[in-house]
Parts: sequence; structure tokens; C-alpha cells
Amino acid sequence: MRLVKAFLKPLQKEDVLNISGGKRGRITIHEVASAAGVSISTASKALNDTGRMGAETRERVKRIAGEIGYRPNALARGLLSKRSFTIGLLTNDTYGRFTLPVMAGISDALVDHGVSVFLCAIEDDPALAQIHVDAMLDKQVDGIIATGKRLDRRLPVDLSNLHVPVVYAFTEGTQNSVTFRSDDEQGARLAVEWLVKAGRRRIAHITGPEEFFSVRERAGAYHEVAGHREPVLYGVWSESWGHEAVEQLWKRPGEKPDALFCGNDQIARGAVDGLRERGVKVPRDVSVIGFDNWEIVAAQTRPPLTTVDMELKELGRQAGLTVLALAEGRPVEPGVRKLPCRLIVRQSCGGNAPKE
Amino acid sequence: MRLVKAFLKPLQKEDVLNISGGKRGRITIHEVASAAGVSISTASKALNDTGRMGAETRERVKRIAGEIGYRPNALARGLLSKRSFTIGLLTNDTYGRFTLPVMAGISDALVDHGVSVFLCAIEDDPALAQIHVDAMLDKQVDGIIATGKRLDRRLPVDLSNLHVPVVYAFTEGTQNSVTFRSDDEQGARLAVEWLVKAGRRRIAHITGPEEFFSVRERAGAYHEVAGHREPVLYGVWSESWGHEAVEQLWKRPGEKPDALFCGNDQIARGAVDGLRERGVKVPRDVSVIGFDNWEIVAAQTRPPLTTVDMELKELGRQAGLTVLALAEGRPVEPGVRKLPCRLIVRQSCGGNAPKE
DNA sequence: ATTGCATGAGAAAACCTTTTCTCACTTGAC
DNA sequence: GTCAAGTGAGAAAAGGTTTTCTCATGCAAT
Repeated sequence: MRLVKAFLKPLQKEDVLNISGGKRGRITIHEVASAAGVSISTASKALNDTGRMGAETRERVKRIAGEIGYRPNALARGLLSKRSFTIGLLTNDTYGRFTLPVMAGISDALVDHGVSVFLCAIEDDPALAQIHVDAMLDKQVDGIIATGKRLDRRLPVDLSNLHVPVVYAFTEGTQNSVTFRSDDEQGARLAVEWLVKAGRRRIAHITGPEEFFSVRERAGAYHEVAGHREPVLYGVWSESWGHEAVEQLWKRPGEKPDALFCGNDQIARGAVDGLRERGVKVPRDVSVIGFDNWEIVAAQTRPPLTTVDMELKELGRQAGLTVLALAEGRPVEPGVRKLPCRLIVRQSCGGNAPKE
Repeated sequence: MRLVKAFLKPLQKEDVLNISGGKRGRITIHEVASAAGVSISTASKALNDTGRMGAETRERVKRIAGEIGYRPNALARGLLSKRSFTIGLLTNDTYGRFTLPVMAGISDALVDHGVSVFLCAIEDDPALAQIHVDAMLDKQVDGIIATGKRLDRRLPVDLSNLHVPVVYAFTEGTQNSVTFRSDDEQGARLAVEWLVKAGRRRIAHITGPEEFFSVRERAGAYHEVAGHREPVLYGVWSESWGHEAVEQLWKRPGEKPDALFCGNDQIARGAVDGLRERGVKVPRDVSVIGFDNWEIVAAQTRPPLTTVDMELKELGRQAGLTVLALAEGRPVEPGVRKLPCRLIVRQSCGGNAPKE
């Protein structure tokens, strides 16, 4: 109730914020020039270390600019230079599970170059996507990075004929574009090889829906390394599926698996829970490895999950540098770049796992 | 290995992308004007529905502009109008647990106004924060929204004397600013009242560190409604604390609680796991309610958690509209606005909970 | 003393829009 | 037939910056 009243209370003059008109006092290069007693051309050249002038003049202009707190207007600069130092990140990954690490990598790589990032979450709405793309193009972004939640799906908008460079990261790209993705095959191999090296022989694979490209790639690597000793259980990306899969495996007659390689961390977590409920000790009796290194799931599982990290931040970093290179007209070879995954060892699998 | 080779292979001319130079062909209002046989002033006025001119002329210009795909350059427009239709979202919430819903709300509210959002994740690094703020100011953002992961902490950067409006959302604001936050007291009351109505009498409260303002507010409401029948267990924000707290409660002699109100969903989840391991049925024997509605935790718990949603998206929406209002010079009353929480009923608590 | 050449600095154009001002023309009224 | 008012459209300035071009000065070489 207090809330509502606060909103409805008629505004009084004295308690109205006056921080709005703001920009009136913005300091321009004109101020710098006149404060330094030079022309704006000279001021500009001094500040940009271009043109010819006396060392003393240059220093004086720079000093005065610093003193009065001059910062060049990026809009004006961009108008002329055709570079806005701005890029757009388009994503349909609402949860941000994949987008946030990618974003962190992009930002990390580009902040030094003075580039800021527009984040546009488009759900799976083509119209919304188009609105965001148009808005970004109007704002003269230097490039766009498209990212998503699936390697084998496109965003619901066509970015192939834009007049700005587009780079794809963790989403399906177009013909002749630059696409960054994780090397799921290598990641899966890493996991299964680790289990094999730890002495596990009956390794089962519980994973997501078979129509996912990543699922097939990971399963392929699993088959290759583990040698078909156990079946692949396809299901959905949920904890309850992991739980249920364990039930299926342990209900079967005969020897039980001594290791589970799971398609993602949620499945792994469900599996670990299922094992605990059956009194099976992890990692003593069964080793479990997940995929994704989604910390909130992997690190909170008891015991914490060993898992495969797709290095999404690095992926974002490279995507950022690539879109920047394209924006600057530097040549970039098109194609799909697979970035290697890394195994994060925690307590859920045996062997010489360091305690965290 | 293949990867490395791909990166190091010398570039051949023919497989180099040529999408870089892009902007050369950008269509300006000059093109529209000459295609329509009018001056640029007339073209501008036609497109903006301003000025005086024949209806026929206006229509023709608009039609031609549409045909040749003219879109006005927001940089040029912004230079003149002092409005960039761009705002910045500053956050120190790395995980995005709180930031993403807020961002979704902001974007949702502002996309119709043509506003795009710079997302700046600043970790807790003051220097990085300053860099991002400066970059945004250079780009003439119309305003900044600061958000975080704690109501009672400031971002590590001073935003109080900027010449653009600043709005705080889910983080501590400065004197005389506009701050949006969730009403944790009301949210907690909602939860405990629900338990009481469901007939629970021995309601325990397991929560986070007492130094958190939210923790104290929620505990206060709990005390008021539940009437001190059970102690408050302060701890940390983790599943394992929830698990351990249940152990503490059930080890104590005497009657056990018949309901747990937990400080967040992770604690609740740990508690539910602990209860299951003791053979205590949820919700039959004990009702459990969490806080946050972090779907990835709440919905995946077995049984799915009833929890308090802080309506962060709505919070973002209001913050977005407010910063826009300030940017447009409309008066806004300063102060802290508490937005009500909502109870999300799932299966973890008794009563007439609808099945999902 | 004239030419040639650095050197330092400013004038002006350009980027793309919007807005204000001005001008030419038409129409209706006296 | 003149004047006022109204109408349609263009010229120009402004916004902040960078870049190219031009100009003036001083100095060394002829």
C-alpha cells in the first residue's frame, strides 16, 4: 500500500529530480581550443597526436584538456570516421547460460579498444530480432556477433547481407561466414579418456535429445573412445532424466556401469542424486563426468562434478577480436573454428583428482 | 591440431572475407532527396511529418525512402538532438542471476522507444567500472541504470555527479536518486502467511548471512508472521548449508518443524535433499518454500519448489521507463520504490497448490 | 636580396540530420 | 490591379569532430 501511495502521490516541485537536463554543460573541443588559445584544428591535432605543431603547444593543449575534463563526443567522431566503436550481441538464449560467458569474453577483449556492446535478447521472435537489428544498424554498429544456445540452429533473422560484418559464436552461421564453436567431439574425448585412464571400463553415456548436433558429436567421440561397451541413453536435458536413466541402468540385470559420462551438468546432477539414493558411492563405485561446467549446477552437486568446460569466454574473446578485425578491414579467413574444451576436475570422478 | 593449423595457415586472397568495407554504400537522406527530386530539407520534413508541404510530395518522399531502404543515421541525428536513444546497464552481478531478468525488463520496456542497451559487467573492479562508464558517457548515453546482486551494496563507482540521469535497480542508490528494489519483507510475509494458511505451525527459517539487509528484512517478516515459534538459522547461500541446517534441526530433541521457509532457492533445495535423505516427505510432512524463483534451481528440485519471485523483470521495466523519463526531462520523484514480490506455487508445499 | 624549404597553425570542408529562416508563388479580397 | 495572407519548398546553420588544404613566418642556401 505504501508503495502505491508513493507512486500516486502528486509530485511536489521541490522533490523532483533535476538531473535530467544534463548535457547542457558538455565540454567540447571548442572549450579546449579557446582555453589553450589555439584553433580547434590545432586542438584536435594536438589531442590525436597528428599533424605538425610545436611540442610545447601540443603538451599545453593536452594538459588543459585534461584539466577541464574534456572527452570527445563519440557520436561526432563516429559520424566522420564511420566507426562507432560499438558492436551488437544478438542472442536467443534467454537464460544467459551460454550468452553471459560469451559476452564476458567479448567485453574483455574489446574494452581495451574502446568498444561497447549492445546486448539484444530476441527470444525466438523474428519480428523482435529484426527490430533489434535495425536499431543497431541505425546506430551504426561496427559489427554484430550472433550467439545462441545451440550449435545447429540459426537465429530467427537473416544477417547474411548486412553491410556490417557478422560473426557467429555458438550458433549456426551462414555460408562463407566466420563461426566460432566449441569442439564437442574433443571435449567428449577428453572426458571419456580421463575415465578410461582412471581405470573405468564400463562407461555409460546419458545424454540429451539425439537431434542435437552436439549430442551426436559427443556420442560419437564416446563410442570411439569407450568402444561401445555400454549403450547411449538419449533423453532430455534435465535432472530428472539423469535420475531416471540411472534407474534404468541399475534395474537392468548384469554388471552395472562403473562410470557415467553425462551430456550436461544437469543430467549428471540428476544421475548423482539417483546414485546416492541407491547407496552407490560417487566417485568410489561410479565416476561421473558432466558437460558444460555450469558452475551453479556443477559446483553445488555433492560431490562437485568433474565436467567439460566449453571455454565460452575464450570463444567470445575470439569472436570479439574477429569482428573487430573485420570492422577495421583486416582480412579474415571464413570458416568454422572449433575451440578446444577443457576438463575441469572436481570430486565426482576417481583417479588423481585434486581436491578443490 | 587441425584447429591450430587453420589459424596459422597463410591467408589466400580468394578466401578472405570482403564484408568489411561495408559502409561505403550507406543510403543517406541525400539519396532519398535526389531520387524524389526534392531538397534534403524537404525530404527530412516529409519523413518526420514536420514542416509544410503538399500531401503528394510527402507521400512520394516516404514511398521512395521506403523503396530504396533509407534508414536515418542515428549518430547524426543524435549529434543534433542530444539524444542517442542508448542507455547503459552497469552491473557487478557476474552470474547474471539478477541482471538478466532486469535487463529483459529494461529491453522490453525500451525497445518500443528505439532505445538500445549497453551491457557492462564490471565484476567488482573500480577501474574497469570507470572505463565502462567513461566509454558510455563518450557515446552519449541518455542515461545509466545501475544494478547488482545485493540491495545493500553499492557498485564500486560513483555515479552521483554524472550529467546523465542514473537509476538504481536492485542495488544501493545514492542520496536523492531513484532506486527500485524488491519488497523482501512483503515477499517473506507472503511465504510465511501461505504456510500458516496451509495449517503449518512449526515453521523454521533457514537463511543466508545475517549481514545481508534482505536476510534481516525477510527474517523480520518471518518473526512477525510466524511468531517466534522456531529459531532463525543464519548461514550461507548454498545448498550444503540448507542440507546441514536440516541436519541441525532434526538432530535437536523435541518436535520437528512442519515447514521450512528458506532464504533462497539453493538453500531450499539443499534442505529438500536433506529431508529426502532422512525419509521426510515433502510436502506431506514438511512444506518448503524458497526465495528468488531461480527457475534452474526451483523448477528442477524434486518436488519443484514453491518460492517467492522478486519480479525482477518488472523492476527492470520500471527502471527503464524511469531513466527514459528523466532523459526526456520529465519530472520524477526521487526515493526508494519497493516493488511487491509474488508467490510462485509449486509442489513443495502443502495446501491447495495447483499441479504444474 | 631572392629563392627554397621547413615549420607551426588556422580555415574550411566533410560526415548526416534537423530546424529555422527565407523566398517565390498562388489565391482571395479590396 | 494591388495587397495580404497562405502555401510549398529550398538555403543555410547547427551539432562536434577530423582532415586536408592553405598561409604565414623564419631560416638557410644561393
